[in-house]
Amino acid sequence: MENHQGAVSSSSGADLLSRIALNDNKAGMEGLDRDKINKIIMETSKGSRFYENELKKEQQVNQRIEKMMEQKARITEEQMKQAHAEVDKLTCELERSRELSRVIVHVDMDAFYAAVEMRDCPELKDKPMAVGSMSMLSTSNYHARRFGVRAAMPGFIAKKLCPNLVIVPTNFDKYRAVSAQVREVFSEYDPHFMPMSLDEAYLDVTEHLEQRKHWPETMRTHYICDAKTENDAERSAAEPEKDGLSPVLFEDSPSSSPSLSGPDRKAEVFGTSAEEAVREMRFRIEQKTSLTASAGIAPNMMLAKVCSDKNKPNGQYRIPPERRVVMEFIKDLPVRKVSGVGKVTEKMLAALGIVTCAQLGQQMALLSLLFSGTSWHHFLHISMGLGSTCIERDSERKSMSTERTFGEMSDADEQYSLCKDLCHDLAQDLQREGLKGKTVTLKLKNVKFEVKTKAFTLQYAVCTEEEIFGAAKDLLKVEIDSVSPQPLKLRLMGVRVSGFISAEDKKPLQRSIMGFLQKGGSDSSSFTQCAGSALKAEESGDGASFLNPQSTEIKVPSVSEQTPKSRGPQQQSFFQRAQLKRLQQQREQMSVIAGTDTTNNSADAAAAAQTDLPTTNTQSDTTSAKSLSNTNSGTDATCYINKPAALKPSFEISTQVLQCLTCPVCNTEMKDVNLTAFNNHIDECLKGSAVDNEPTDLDAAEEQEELNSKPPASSSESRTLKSSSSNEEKPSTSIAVPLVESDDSSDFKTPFFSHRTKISGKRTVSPKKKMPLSETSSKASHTTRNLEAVTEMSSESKGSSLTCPVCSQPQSTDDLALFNRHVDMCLNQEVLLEFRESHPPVDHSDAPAPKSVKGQLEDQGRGSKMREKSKRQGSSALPPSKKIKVLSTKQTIDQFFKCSTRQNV
DNA sequence: GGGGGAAGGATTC
DNA sequence: TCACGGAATCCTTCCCCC
Repeated sequence: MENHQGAVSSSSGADLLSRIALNDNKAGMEGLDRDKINKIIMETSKGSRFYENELKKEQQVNQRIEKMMEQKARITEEQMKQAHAEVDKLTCELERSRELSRVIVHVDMDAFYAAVEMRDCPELKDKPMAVGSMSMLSTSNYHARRFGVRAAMPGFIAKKLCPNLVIVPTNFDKYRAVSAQVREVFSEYDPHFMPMSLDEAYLDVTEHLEQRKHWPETMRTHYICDAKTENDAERSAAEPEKDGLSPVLFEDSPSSSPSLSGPDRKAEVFGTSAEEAVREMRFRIEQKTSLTASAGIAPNMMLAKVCSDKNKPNGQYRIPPERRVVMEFIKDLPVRKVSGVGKVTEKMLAALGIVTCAQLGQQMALLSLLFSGTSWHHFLHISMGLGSTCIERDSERKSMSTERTFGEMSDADEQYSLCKDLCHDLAQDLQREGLKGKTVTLKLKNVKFEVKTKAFTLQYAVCTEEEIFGAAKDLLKVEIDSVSPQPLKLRLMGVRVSGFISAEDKKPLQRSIMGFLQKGGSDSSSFTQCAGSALKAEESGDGASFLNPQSTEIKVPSVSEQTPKSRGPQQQSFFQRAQLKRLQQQREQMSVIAGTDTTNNSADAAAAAQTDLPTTNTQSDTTSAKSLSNTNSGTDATCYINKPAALKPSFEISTQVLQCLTCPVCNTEMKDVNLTAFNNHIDECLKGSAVDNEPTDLDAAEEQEELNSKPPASSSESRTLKSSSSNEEKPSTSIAVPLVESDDSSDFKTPFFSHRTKISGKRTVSPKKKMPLSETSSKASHTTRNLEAVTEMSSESKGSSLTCPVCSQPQSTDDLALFNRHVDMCLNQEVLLEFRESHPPVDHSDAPAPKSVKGQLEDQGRGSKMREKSKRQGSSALPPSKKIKVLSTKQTIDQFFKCSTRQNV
């Protein structure tokens, strides 16, 4: 689509109002009487709230510029010298890696919406027309542009500029249909083309051109008319003079080139060059849709985009893959022409005397001192004519939102009702794409056009209306309360969900509690396999209480619910890969027993792993919420045993195997134990009754020694324990229970709602559930002894470069697997110590009720300035002593990561 | 000083 | 006559916390 904002000519004489004045940086708008047009725009806008707000924003930009100039004045020669050196160095590096081998094409349909409407309604052809409404236009035809009417202009202003303007309402279904036709053509030149909107796309035609070289002429011959769209008969009748060519817009269409005249004008032969291929593409688009497109051909996306605008409408431009030509092209190019440089950046650069890309390059040292690294690196790329040469395919969506503008709305009930409607719409959209996100953002625009956004990050991903509304309504309430007793006067409300789990589970995350408790997770992946928090109380109805106050059940996120689309092996989440790996291992294990060959079964395993995953719908969420799953390789499960029914088939196999397991609490190894017994043992240990199994220092030493003597691979074997057992197994009472602090437990509706808990974001500690002092100290000393045992062993080390980030003791080994295992053990001890201190044997029915967003916000003293208060949420969620403990555990992991990086784990 | 969440801004179509 | 959108992404700034 077209660029809505743009440069305001300095000759407009309206510097202060550059935000409002006409942006004529657009095809078809050259040579207009800007002063006259701007006068009309100003007269129409002046005094409105919109105008006042724009004025305010303008002043803010001016202040930014002032600050920047002050900063510039303080720059010393020495700083400039250093900056020059840095810029030169980076310039050399970038120059060395300059890529000129790709042929990137940017195709942009000309005045797309307007062109479609004119095509379908030929009487509009000779009239100034625009698509949109009285409040906003999406685009305009070239007749209208002569009056200064353009996209992103309110219809009522456009009418002032051009009283005869015909405004046609948008019809997105139609545009989508046409867009699909255009994309069919694109796909023949690059099957992986990257659509940017309905009317534009990037293509990498490098491969196509290679193949094209060998194509016979017949494959490069295309015919006019007959193969056109079904509607052409009607359209041709309406426009006989065009003889089937583009009926509405432009004279110099690709199909009206001289080669088409004469007796052979029904056929067109295209050459093998990039220009010819793109001309052919445009020709075919026109034949198929009766619409014209413009295109840019260049070695990278940034240049291709600029080029497509060069000969608009209905033209194309190519920058050949030569550095000299690129630099020549860039030299006089206004920075504002480059995608990503908007009106604010343009103005700031202009204040520094920078208008063209060449000037940008000349001032790079200065820019590096005045702008952020990201910004000036971007500037440097622009000034060198560099851009992306790799068209990113299938990039994942990061957020989804819906918003609505309306007349002034002051009634709170109405506002809540609207909020609910928005949540409903958004939930439908999310569910349609199988997305769930953890952050809910409420966007509000008041009648003064001031925009506010309020966000809340939940502990788990949501997608239902009730869940989203549960958060959004509380955010709304905070805003309503903040202006009370005055009404909150709104003109826009929007709701957004972001932080989709699919994106998150790719990141290395900290371990969950269960991760800590699993003995043996000592390979490097054990520290990176934990993903997304899992705890969730079941949702309530209608958002009245955000989360079910009674529920303390735990939700384990499924893999498929996190991934909007199916993934190839490389795109699988850790969960999927781990599960697949385990499945394969188990199959191999079983095949050894059964004497079968499983070596060719990886595809089956993959399919099984995929199909066995829980599904994306809410139903399955409930299922998984009701079972305490351990199927995520201990990554997130908060109970050691049990699994959702959906996963049963994959893991049936492992339930038959008795295993050699080690208690994560007392470190006792239990041979040939079934999992029920093992779980019971752990429960006893946690309750402190399994004193018989309490390891002595000697035990710990033996354990350590054993570890040292074991090959690293063995560690993974012991971890298969978590994928076994059956549904009848009683969920263990203790570890699975989220620990929640509450000063007023009656007020809590969910325990999993704090901002800054650090262990998988779900662990806070209840000060009200403390052990009797004696017991606490006893348990503490127990744990301390264990820790000491580990530490003692560690401290014997000499000459190792590894130091445990938990106990700070140097380790005797350089084997990273063993080192990891030691850290795991230390972490286990630490978590257990904390757990025992804070958590006596738990009665589930007694668990503090979850708390609503509002409750938390209010509790944390949010009244006037929510932002400030929201930032204290983490600190208010825990008493200092507890919080430090939890955070320190996270810190050790962070330290470990740093350490791991250094050690190339 | 760095990580990370929240809020706001810039930019695009 | 009144009257300036919707969706998405990325970046910056602020601030808390370690």
